[in-house]
Amino acid sequence: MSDLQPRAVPNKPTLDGLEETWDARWSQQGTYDFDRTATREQIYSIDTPPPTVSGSLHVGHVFSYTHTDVIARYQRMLGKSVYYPMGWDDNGLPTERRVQNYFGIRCDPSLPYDADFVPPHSGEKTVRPADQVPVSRRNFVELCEKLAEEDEKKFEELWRRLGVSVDWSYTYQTIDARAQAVSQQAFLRNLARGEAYQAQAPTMWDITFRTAVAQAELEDRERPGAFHKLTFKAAGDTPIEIETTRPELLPACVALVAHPDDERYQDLFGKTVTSPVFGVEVPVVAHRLAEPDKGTGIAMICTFGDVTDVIWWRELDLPTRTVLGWDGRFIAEAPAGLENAAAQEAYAKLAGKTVFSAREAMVELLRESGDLIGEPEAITHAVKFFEKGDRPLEIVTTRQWYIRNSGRPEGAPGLRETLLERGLELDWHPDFMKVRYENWVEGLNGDWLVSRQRFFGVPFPVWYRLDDAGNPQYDDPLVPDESQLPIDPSVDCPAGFSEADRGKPGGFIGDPDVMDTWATSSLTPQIVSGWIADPDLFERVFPMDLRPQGQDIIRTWLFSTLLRSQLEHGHLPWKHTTISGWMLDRDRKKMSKSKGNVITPMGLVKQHGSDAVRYWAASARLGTDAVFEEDQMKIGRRLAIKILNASKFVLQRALGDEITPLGATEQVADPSLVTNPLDRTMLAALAHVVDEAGASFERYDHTRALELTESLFWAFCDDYLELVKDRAYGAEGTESESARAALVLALDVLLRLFAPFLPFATEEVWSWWRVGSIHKAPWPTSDVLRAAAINSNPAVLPVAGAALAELRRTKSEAKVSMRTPLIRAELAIPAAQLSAIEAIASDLAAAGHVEELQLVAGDFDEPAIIASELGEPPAKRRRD
RNA sequence: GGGCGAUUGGCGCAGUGGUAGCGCGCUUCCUUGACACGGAAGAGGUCACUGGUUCGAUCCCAGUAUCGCCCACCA
Repeated sequence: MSDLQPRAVPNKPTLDGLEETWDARWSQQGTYDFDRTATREQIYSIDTPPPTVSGSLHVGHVFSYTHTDVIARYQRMLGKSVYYPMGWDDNGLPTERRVQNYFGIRCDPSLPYDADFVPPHSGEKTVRPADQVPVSRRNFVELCEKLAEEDEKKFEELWRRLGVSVDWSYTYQTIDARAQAVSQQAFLRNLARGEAYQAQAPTMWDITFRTAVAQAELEDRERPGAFHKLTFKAAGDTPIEIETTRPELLPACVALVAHPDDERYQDLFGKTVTSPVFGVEVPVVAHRLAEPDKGTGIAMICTFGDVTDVIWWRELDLPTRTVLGWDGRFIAEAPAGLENAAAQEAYAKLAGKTVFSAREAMVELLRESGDLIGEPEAITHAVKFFEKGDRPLEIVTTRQWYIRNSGRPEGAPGLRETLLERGLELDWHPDFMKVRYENWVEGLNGDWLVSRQRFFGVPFPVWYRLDDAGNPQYDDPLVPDESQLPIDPSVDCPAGFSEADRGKPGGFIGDPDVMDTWATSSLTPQIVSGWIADPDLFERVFPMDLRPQGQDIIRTWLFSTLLRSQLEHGHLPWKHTTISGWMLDRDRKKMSKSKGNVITPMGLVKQHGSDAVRYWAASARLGTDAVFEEDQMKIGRRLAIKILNASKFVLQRALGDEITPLGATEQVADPSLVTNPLDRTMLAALAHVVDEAGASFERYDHTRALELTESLFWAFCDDYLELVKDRAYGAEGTESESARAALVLALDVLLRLFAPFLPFATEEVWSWWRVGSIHKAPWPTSDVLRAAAINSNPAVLPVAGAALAELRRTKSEAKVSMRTPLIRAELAIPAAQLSAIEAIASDLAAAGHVEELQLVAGDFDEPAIIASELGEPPAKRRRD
């Protein structure tokens, strides 16, 4: 249909089907296309969170993406060219794990690529590791990409249906070539500046995934454990009792430790004691972190049982006795120091065992030797887990890549202070969320471990020379030229070498590791902004305006993005950040897949309609947890339907049955026609809402804007429309002209105020009488309304509404229809408002079907009915 | 152990230094030229507790309790 053809308001407006209709039309008309010729000041750019595509679609997604979309739509109506791209996080462990189950495969990097490989099956099911078919890294990555692509389609379908106004020609994946190139480039620059470095060090290690994990990915879980009391022997066979929850680490014991001030152990400091079963001599040392009131006050230091062990080991310069391998099992060889026969024999009983069975075996050994005192005492204690893992982390010494993050301040002087300052510069919505960032930065105790021993991820773009004995020269990595990126060091060769040199003495090897998923995600602003690849775009959109994200990833995504931007550019990556709260179910539990309380968003959207679901999401304030409420969606739906019906009334009355569409900025009515005091009052109230809603949006308080608009809209429908109906139906005449002008002026503004929240219903109504999309129409200003509302008395509308309610109450209490005439009614009106109400008495009488209305001054704050006389109820009429 | 947030009618939430608001639900009623995917009227709260500041506190301050979350070197 051409834009300028005459149109009619539908007889029976409906919300059904609006999503498909308008998504298609917006897409076809490029309504949300980003205009990249706009200058930086005319652009609003959003660093959209890339959803994890291997994760399930979740109501929480709908919730937070709606918040951002509401902001995007507001900014677009302000005239900004909104840069609203969409990314997909398909990088890393979640995808890998899902692919293993989905296709029944696992990655074995030693295998060659098989171009004709067909996975054993496709579909959701859990496959035991033993039944997974091993495939090459390249096959594995190809299947990861294939599955991610399917998942992305489902997300896009939901976002479109929900009316998320992204420009779909700007998308990225966290594993695509661009993201890889940016990740590698940023890493190489970190390396060149000394911000990235390698170290061989004890590392938190997940034995299931066989990879290192970072501080930010740790979480504590309460687990059952047991205190085992055992005895070491001091000189003269004096028993020294210690308590431990990890008896199996006894062969890894390198010292005992007590607090330097602990009276009980003063004599032992500097001396040695002998371990039970293994008979190994270890020193007794003093350290402030040993707590006198824990256990017996003296503890075993093992390499490594927990993070404190690492601190002691490092600060006290103790030797290393490694017992745990990368697979979480005890290694075959007893560690150095256990050379005596008894130790060898005992260790042999642990070798090859998992931590769990080694613990049982160790307890048995201690029982036999008589060094276990009493029975183990069951306790519950916090144990560190990888947030995505389900077995406790171990600490294993490995070579890893790190990026300085101020966790070791001596390696990056001033960085921590700078990061804290940046945190203060950022505009947080809500503000109190910034405290979480500050706590995190202040609590950092190690640099960022970015390497992962996995397959599906961005490889480290470095190679190592092999010396004549075939040993890698880690200290002097070979790097590619930036123009070659992205590279895969397991496929590509460094300059001056050929594939034949790979793995040969005198040749080279590629770094086998991939980057932590956050090492890529921390660069989303650079990835979407075209850093390096598209300097023109970068200039226009970076630093970006907004980073919306969840509160749970402040320490990871927000922090790491801010860090990378600081290291690379020396300033913030964005001006604002909006933090969404949790999605809770009715029992106040966080909704999550594992709890089985997840509701599929597409089902909701189809059942209630997108505007309804958006309304529910938009009524929750940023940073505040929201309870999942389907009732709230019903209210949203009712509001959207109300908008259709009220608009139908206004347009038919004001513009007639055949409408010549008006331009988006065209004057919809002559403000000077508005002469009636009630009409002026209503427009004045609306003008106030326009100002307040705009101010609320500027504060990123979209909820307030919605509340104000909604509340006025209901008063508009319930009271104002009823009061002016008679005049709106009237023939020619200034009173009728005034009503019609006011109605259409109000509708024009109300629709635009609702447009960010209810894009479908408002666009539908807009299409009945306007040219173009409401979503490209200007955000309303109050000046036209104020011009029309001159000399208005703000009290008129509420008092008139209250007076109308009194008339209705008379009928309601008499249990008669509202159409029943009142032959006579006498209303007491607050004296101050009397003259104002007298001026609109005819509207009041008409709306209340009062034949003889008398208004008198009363002493109450509210209008009150003094006397009334009901007429005969009207004859019932059949609906057709 | 440290920190952040919350505590308002049955439920979900606003709000303000001066007689408590909204929606749902509930009760009663009404098919009226926008709307039964509707409408009207009504009942329902000593604003967690204890102190303090103030002429006056639901609001400001201090403390307590409960809930949620984050952080912490948890033998």
